[in-house]
Amino acid sequence: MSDLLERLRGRGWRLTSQRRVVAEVLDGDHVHLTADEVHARAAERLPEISRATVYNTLGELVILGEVLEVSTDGRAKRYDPNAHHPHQHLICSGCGAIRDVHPQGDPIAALPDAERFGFLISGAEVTYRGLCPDCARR
Amino acid sequence: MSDLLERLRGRGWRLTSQRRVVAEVLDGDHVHLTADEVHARAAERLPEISRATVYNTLGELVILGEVLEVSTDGRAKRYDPNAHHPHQHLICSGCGAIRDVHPQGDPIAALPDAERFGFLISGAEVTYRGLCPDCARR
DNA sequence: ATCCTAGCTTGGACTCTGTCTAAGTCAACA
DNA sequence: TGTTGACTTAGACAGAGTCCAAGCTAGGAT
Repeated sequence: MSDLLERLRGRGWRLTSQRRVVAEVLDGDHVHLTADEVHARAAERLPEISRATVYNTLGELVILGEVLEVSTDGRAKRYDPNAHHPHQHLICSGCGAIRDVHPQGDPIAALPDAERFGFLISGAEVTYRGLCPDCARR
Repeated sequence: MSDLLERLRGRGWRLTSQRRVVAEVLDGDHVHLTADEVHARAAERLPEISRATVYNTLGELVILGEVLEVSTDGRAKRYDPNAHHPHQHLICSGCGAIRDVHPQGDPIAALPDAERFGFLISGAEVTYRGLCPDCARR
């Protein structure tokens, strides 16, 4: 994680305690937290941190390419710190659990030129949906 | 469209003027409207229709599998009446325009067993992102 | 043809995410 | 150590969607 903080400082980031805490929260496990969850965990270490700062910091991390934003559905966006290893997501329709997955092949290559309508394509996200073992059992 | 209304009636749907109007709006062109846009168009024909009813009806159509919900990103969900022809979406990062696209191959087949974590997989959505010709020019 | 009633609709209040703003604070350079 | 512009804060605000109690109505029952 100090890697991340170093990288950010190298890019002119002012290193405040708030930003450090947010970065540390995301560095934890390989989770997919919502902004509010990040705020809650950050507040355990820095009780006076504000929601606005968490949103600002997450937005900056996304722009810097250090964190990915995952829009699961109508709910809150989730933030994925695993930004340097390309992957897709598998989401449980029952409980909302998310796992990183690595399908074979490149989805962009699967889109014929005739289907691109002149767009300059920059990326493709694949979202697999299904029931996790726990939810399937019920 | 009367097809759709017939199918719905066959499933025990009570056919009200509100539901008919919402279904007709979606049947129009092959568009991807937001709930508010559906409401606006429905209100042209049935001025007293409420937002709540539009949301209810759209939700029911989604559950019945007659309409797809497209969660683009942080914005409002869009409703896609083209539910009976499998396809994916290409979204312009600039203006939000959406096109239906048909990539080759089956994304589900691209996910190895070892990457399924015991999930019962029910579907996969692919979202291509890029700039449409208009936005790329600017 | 009319009656009944479960199911549908309504408007408005409410919730949830996320953004904005003005005022105060502070990291980092000089 | 002082300065300054970038950062943070609380709270107001906004957009999308949900919920609820009260009233209405489609369509089967009579």
